[in-house]
Amino acid sequence: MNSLKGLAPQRKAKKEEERIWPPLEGVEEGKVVTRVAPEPNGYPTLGHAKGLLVPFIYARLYKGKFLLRFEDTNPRVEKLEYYDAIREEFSKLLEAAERELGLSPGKWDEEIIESYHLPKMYELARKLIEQGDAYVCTCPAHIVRMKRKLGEPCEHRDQSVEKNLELWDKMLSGEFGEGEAHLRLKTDMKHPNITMRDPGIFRIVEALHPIHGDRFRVYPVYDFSVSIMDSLSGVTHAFRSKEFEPHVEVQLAILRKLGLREYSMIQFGRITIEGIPLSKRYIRPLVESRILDGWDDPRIPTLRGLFRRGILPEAIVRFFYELGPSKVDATVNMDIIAAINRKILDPKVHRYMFVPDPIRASIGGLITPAEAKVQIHPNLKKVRKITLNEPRVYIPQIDVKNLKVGDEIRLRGLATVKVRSISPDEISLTMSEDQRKKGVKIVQWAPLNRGVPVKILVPLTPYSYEMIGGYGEPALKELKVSDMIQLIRLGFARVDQRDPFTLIFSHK
RNA sequence: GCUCCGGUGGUGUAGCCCGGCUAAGCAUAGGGGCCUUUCGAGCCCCAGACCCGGGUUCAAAUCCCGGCCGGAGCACCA
Repeated sequence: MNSLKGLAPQRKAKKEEERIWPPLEGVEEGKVVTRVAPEPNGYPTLGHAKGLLVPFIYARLYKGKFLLRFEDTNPRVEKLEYYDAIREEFSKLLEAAERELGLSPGKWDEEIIESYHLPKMYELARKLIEQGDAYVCTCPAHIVRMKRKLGEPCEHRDQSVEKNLELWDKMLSGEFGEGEAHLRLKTDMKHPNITMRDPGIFRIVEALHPIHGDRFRVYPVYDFSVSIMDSLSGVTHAFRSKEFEPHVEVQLAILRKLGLREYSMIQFGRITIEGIPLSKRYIRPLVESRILDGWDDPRIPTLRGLFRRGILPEAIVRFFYELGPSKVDATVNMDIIAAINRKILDPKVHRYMFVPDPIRASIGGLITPAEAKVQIHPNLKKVRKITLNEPRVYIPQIDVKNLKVGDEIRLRGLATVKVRSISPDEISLTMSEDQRKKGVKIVQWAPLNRGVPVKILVPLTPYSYEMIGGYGEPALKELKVSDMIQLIRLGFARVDQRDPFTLIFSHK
C-alpha cells in the first residue's frame, strides 16, 4: 500500500509538508463511502467533531462519498432542534475543512434519516424470525441481563417460528407495553463476548418520535440499525469511537444472517479535554439551572460554545486533522487548539488598545484637538487615528503603580509624557521635551470623553468567568457582533454584544 | 471477573502492517536569543521519548512470547 501523498490536501502559502493519514485497507479511489451518524439527542460538542471529521477527511482524501445519517431510533431522548443544531454545526466545520485543508466539497453528499427506514427494518426483522434467527423474548430486563451474564438461554429461545411471528405482530400492534417484549437475535448464549449472547435487536419505546409522532412503537436497537443502514446505503468504511469495538461481532453476525453486504468497521479513540467535561450529562444540568447561558455558553466545549468563544471552525478542523484517526484515547489541552487558532487569527486580526482598571490622566501642554496614530496591525502600514478633544485620557492603574514624579512614559502613538503629580484618582502628566526618547515604557490609553466602556469576560470554568472592565479606543464601537480582534498585550477576543460592549476572551 | 483494544519526549501525534535508508519527524508546552516608540504575537536556537524482560535476525520502535500499565465494553442507549 502506497502512501497517500498524491491525495494529501494542498494548502496554499504553506511550505511545510502536510501530514499524511494512514491509508485505509483495500480501497479504491472514488469508491470509498463513509458517514457520520449522530443521534439527535443534544448539541454537538468537540467530541462529535472527531466523529464527523475522521470519516469526512477519508472520504475526501479518496474522492469518495460522505453521508450524514441521523440515528434517531430512540425517540425518548431525541428532539427536532437537535437535528438542526447538528446540521448547522457540521456545516460550519465542513465548510471550514474545505477552506483550511482544501477538502472539497465541504459538505455531506447526502442526508439520511434513519427513522424513515423503519418499515424496511421491520421487513428484515421478519425475515430473521422466519429463518429462525430471531425470537421474541418476554422476560423482564433484569432476568435477561442475569441470564446473559450466566450464559443460559431462556424458555423463549426455542419457541416456534409461528409463535415468534405472532408475538412480533403483537409487539407491532401495541399489545405489549414498553419493556414487556423484545426481539432478540439468536446467536450463542455461551459466546465469550457477552454482547454476542442473543442481543436484543428491537424493543418497544412508548414515546413520541420528533418526526413521526406515534406512528411507530417498535424501534431497532443500535446494532441492528447501524449495520442495516450502513450496508444498504453503500458505506464501505464505518467509523465510530472505541466503545463499539465489542459490537463489531454482533453487527457482522446480523449482516451475515441477512446476507447483506459487509464493510469495514473502524474504531477510533475518544478525546477528552483537560479540565473541561465534554459530556452532556455534565453540561445539561448547568444549562437547565441557568448557571450557563445556554448551549452556546462560551465556557463549555459544545461546538457553538467554542464558536462563541472565538475558536474558528478552521482551528477545530486543523486540530483534528493533526490529531489523526488514532485509536488511542487522547487527553488534549485547550492550549493546542488555542495555538492553532492564534496562528490563523494573528495575521489578519486588527489590534486595539484597551485600558483595564483605568485611572484618569491629564496631559499638560498637549494642544487639542490632537490626533494620535496607532498601528492597526504590525504587518500593515495602515494606522488608525484617534482624535482627542481634550487633554485627558485613561491609563491602566497597573502602569501607574511604580511611577514616581518625574518618570517618563509614552502614551502609545500619542506622546511622551512626564509625571507631574499622582493622586489616588488622577495622575497629572506633562509633555516631555524629547518626544523621540528611546527606552521609555509604553502605556496604552483611551480618550476620557470618547473611550468605549468595555466588559471582557474571561471563561474560567463552566461555573465562572473573570470579568475585566475598562475603556477601549473609540474605534471599538464600529465592530459587529462576532468580529474577532486582538487586544494589545492581552490577547484575542470576540465581540459578543455591542451594548453594553462585551468581549469574550478567546485566548492570549 | 470476562472480552476486546492500546502503550513513542510533560502532552498529543508520525513511523510499526512491508525490520535497516530518521539511533526517531511534527505540534504544543518548557529554556535561551532576536525584533520592537509594548501584539505575553512573530522569527531563530536548545533540551526532551520508542513500558519492561526474553526471543528471532547481520540488523527491531517495527516480527514472536511473557509480564506490567492504561482504556473501552459487558443495557430492551447510541
